[in-house]
Amino acid sequence: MPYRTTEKMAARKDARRKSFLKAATQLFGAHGYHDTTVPMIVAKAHSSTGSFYMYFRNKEDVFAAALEAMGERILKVVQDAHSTSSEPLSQIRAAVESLFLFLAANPHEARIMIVQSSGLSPRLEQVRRAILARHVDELQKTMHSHRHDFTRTNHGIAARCLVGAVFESLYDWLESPPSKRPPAASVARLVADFNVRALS
Amino acid sequence: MPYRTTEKMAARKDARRKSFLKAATQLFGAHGYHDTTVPMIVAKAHSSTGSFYMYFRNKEDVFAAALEAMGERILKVVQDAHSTSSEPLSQIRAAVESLFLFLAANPHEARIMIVQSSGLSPRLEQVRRAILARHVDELQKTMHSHRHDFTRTNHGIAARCLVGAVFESLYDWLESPPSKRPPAASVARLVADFNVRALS
Amino acid sequence: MPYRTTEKMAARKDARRKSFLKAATQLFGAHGYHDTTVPMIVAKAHSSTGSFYMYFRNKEDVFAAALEAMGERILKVVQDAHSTSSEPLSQIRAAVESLFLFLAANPHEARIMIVQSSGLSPRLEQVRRAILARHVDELQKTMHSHRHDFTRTNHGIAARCLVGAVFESLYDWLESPPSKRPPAASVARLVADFNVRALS
Amino acid sequence: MPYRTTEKMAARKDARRKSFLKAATQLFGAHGYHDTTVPMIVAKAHSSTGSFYMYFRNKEDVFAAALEAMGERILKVVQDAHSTSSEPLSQIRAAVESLFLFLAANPHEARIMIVQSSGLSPRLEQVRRAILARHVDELQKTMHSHRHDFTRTNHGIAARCLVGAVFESLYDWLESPPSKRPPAASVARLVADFNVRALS
DNA sequence: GATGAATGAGGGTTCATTCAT
DNA sequence: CATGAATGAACCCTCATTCAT
Repeated sequence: MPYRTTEKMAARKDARRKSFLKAATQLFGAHGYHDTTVPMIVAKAHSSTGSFYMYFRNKEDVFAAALEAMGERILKVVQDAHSTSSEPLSQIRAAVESLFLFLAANPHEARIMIVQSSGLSPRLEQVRRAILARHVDELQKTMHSHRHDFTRTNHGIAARCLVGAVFESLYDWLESPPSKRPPAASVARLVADFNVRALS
Repeated sequence: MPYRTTEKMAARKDARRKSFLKAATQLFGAHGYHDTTVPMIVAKAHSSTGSFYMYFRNKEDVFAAALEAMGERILKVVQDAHSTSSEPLSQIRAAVESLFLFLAANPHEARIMIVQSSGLSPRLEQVRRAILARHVDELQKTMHSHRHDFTRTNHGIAARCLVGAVFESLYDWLESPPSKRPPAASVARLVADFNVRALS
Repeated sequence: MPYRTTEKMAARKDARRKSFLKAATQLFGAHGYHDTTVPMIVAKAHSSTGSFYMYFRNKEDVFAAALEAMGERILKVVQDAHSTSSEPLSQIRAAVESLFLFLAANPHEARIMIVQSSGLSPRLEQVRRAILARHVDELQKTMHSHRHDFTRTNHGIAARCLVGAVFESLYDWLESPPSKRPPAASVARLVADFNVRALS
Repeated sequence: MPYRTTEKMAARKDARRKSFLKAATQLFGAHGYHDTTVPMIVAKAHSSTGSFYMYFRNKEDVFAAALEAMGERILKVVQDAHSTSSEPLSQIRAAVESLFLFLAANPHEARIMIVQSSGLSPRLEQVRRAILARHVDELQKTMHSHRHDFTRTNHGIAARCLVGAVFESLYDWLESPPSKRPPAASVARLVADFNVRALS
């Protein structure tokens, strides 16, 4: 009699896991990897240490999961923006602007992706690389299928530069006191300008 | 037997401090801030914990000092490159290429600057900001004094994008296995191309 | 639909309990008390934590049960051997040899009895004592009823020495790499020799 | 100027280490390996956790050190007793009696040696084996050099039986309530009788 | 000035046990 | 009856920093 209610339980489990992820994302985003402790995450998720370790193998594991979740989200954002146009440069412009705006609107997630994900363990480095690689691939594909529109440059390196440009300008924007910085939308446009120019 | 504070002693002090800084730079570059311990630095510098705390207020302090030292060095590298030409775009191209090549040749320092310096304490964040700000200022000055040569864009943001592009592509290059990556010089040129194009 | 407590169910219960005991014996024998976890036992018995606690009050309880079960078995082995002869020294020789051989053939059980059962909780210590006491009693009875055949020694202490001699030599044999140790049968004989000599 | 007073400091260090060892021995002897915690040892030694880990790599390490120290002591006791006679059987009798009496007088150490040292980590098992091996070797040497005095038996196994007999009878004696047990000296003699008889 | 032994708060993690389903 | 998710106390251990020598 292997008990019933598997649906309900599965839903609960999923909810619990998500609640840990959410708490972890906020804390990692706000304090960084090393200054966020498992007890802090547990407290914010209104759960217990033991429970935490049922859902994640260890602290590194939550971070990786948060990073991956966020990777999925920004990939989707970028792809959606991409498909609003059929003209390659417009596609890239839209993608860059959306990425910037999305991250500006979700600063915790942004900080995890941009500031916290480097220099940690090899495994986390690997997760970061995988996320970036997907963006770089997308870009390369776009550039390659319209290759006459683009400078004859190494597309891989160009893509990497673009990502760096977006992240660094976003980082600067996030660090600036909200009262003194221009609206995200206008910065996003300028950043898109920069990159589109570099590619054409 | 009251000593006089001889020059010799002052020189010794300075040498000791430098030896700490060198050890710290290598270790921070190789293992990151959190995985480098004060005992590790002390051992590599052939000194003692007590001595360490005579030269630096705490661990954060060495990191800041190492970061600043490195900031000075790359600023000098960039300025030297800058002055080899009088034509603004050539200046910027030279600066970007030199920066890339210098950091590629000094991976420990590069890693400190690029990967390790974000997401730590506010104070370190501040040091990083200060270093970048000087580069951004230089760039802005160049662009401003030849403003008819440049796109009518926000020079601050362009400069930030440029820095991000250099760092991210360098990061990628540093992470790639040495056997599989193109020579630093050719990547440096492509990165310079990207940024020069973006600015013109 | 009120169930009746059928025989089938009772049999099931018993089977389940035995399956826990078997799993526990193997694991305790292989890893020791502290390095065996309840989840491990539960997994090996293809059951669940909750079920486990229906059959045993706690972890110590399974260990005690396993120890007792094993105590019964070796007592039987020893008694059977004992009854193959009517001559006291032969009885004891047979008992020692059988005990050695039985434990050598069941190393998990042997390890539980010999290595794991001391130094744990008072209760487990008590169970071990009870098992040994029965062997000691048997021996004492044999010696007493043929008291003219034995040295005028304290039979209790002699019995204890005998048990210690068997266990320690067995322990040594179990720890030796199987490829380098003599066959169990020949060691068993030597051990029996030693003890028989000591008693005559 | 690599500071003076190295002697005084070294003495202090040694004293501190010994104090940890003493505390650990008592606690391990009284509660066993697993139920003794590092905080307990630290408290009993009037020191601090950090200090503890300056002298021992980990908990297993203190246990091994305590075991080894005790191994040295009992070896010395046995050797001293051994040398009080030149006749092999008397030597062995003296050795067994002294060993029993020494351990009976130092119950904490005895318990570590007898009850606690098995079934723990491979490393500790190894230490225990090494200690026993030295005793077994001594015995074997004695028996071998007077081989005509001894039964034609495997001396290695006989030695192991002897050790087992001593330990198990001692264990039983230690467990018995002090008010109900015979004096150590008389038990020691009976145990010696048993073993000497077994060897002659 | 220089040393390194000493400190102890606080980290990540495990696991016996319970109880809602 | 059976299940396994949830709990949280308690473990071992690290390391930045201090201070007697």
